[in-house]
Amino acid sequence: MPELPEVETLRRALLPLVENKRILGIRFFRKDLRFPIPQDQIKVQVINKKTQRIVRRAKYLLLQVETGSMLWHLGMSGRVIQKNTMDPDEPHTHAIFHFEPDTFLHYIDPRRFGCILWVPASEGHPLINHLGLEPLAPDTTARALKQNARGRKASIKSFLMDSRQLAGVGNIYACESLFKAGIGPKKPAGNLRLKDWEILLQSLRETLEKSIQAGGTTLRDFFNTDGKKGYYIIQLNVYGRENQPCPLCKTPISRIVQIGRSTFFCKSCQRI
DNA sequence: CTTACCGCCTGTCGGC
DNA sequence: TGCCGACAGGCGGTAA
Repeated sequence: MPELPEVETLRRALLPLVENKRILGIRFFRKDLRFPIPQDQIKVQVINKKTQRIVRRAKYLLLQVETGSMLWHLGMSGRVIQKNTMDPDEPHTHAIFHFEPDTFLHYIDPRRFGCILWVPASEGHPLINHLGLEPLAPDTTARALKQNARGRKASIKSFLMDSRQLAGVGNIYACESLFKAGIGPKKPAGNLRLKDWEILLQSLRETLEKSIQAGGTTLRDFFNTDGKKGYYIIQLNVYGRENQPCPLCKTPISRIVQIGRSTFFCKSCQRI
C-alpha cells in the first residue's frame, strides 16, 4: 500500500533510469484501471520522447515530457518494478514501459485502484489541480493550515486525510502523526491552536521523512526485487495495534472508525 | 460551501 | 483442512 514515502522512494529510484531517457516503447494489457487508460494519446505523446523530469505530487508521479506528463498512481496495491523483459511475467501486470537503453518498468496493480493518465502541460489535470498543500514543501506552514481549517467542524483526522487540504497523507501517517503530536483524532480541525498545528506539522514531517530515509536505505531491495520490501519499515506506534500497549504509557491502543476508515490512537497520550 | 458515504477491486484472514 | 464472508483502503463522485 504505497503511501507518500513509498512513492517518493520510488521516484528517487526511478530518477537515474528515466530522466533524460527516451521512451522506446509501451505495452498496455488493459483498457482501464481506476479510469480508462488513454493508450493512444499516451503513445503518441510519449514514445520516442525524452522524459525530462520525474516529479511527485501527493502520491502521484508525473513523468514529464515536452508536451505534458504521463501520470501514474499506484492506488492501494500498485508497484513499479524494473525487470529485463518487455513481456509480463507475473499476474496483474497492466503496462510495461521501455526506456533507453534497456530499462523495462512493469506497472503491476492487483486491485486496480491506480491509474495511468495523460496530463497536457497546458491544462494540467483535475486530479492534481485540486490538491492541497504538500506536507513536506517548505512553504507549507502551521499558520496556513490553521487558516485553512478555520471554522471546520470535521475531525482533525479527516482534515489530514482530505487531499484538498493536505496532499498525500494516508491513513497510516494520519494516525501516526496524531499520536506523535499527542492530538486526539476526533478533535474538530478548526479548534486546533497555532501551537497545535506547529507540533502536528512537525510530527507529520518527521514521520514521513523517517520513512523516506528508511526507504532510501533499502532502496535496492525495494526496487529491484520485491516491491513490498519498501513498505512498513518504519516503526508503527499505533496503526494496526488495537488493544496492544501504547509504546509510551502501556494503555491499550483504541480503534474507532472515522469517515469509514480505522483510526488507531492512545486515549491517554492523545489528549489535546 | 462543508461533510459523509459509496463503490471500485483482489488478497488476506478469521470463523465455522 | 477447506470454504466463505468480512475487511482493508485511496480517492473521485455524489448526495445531503
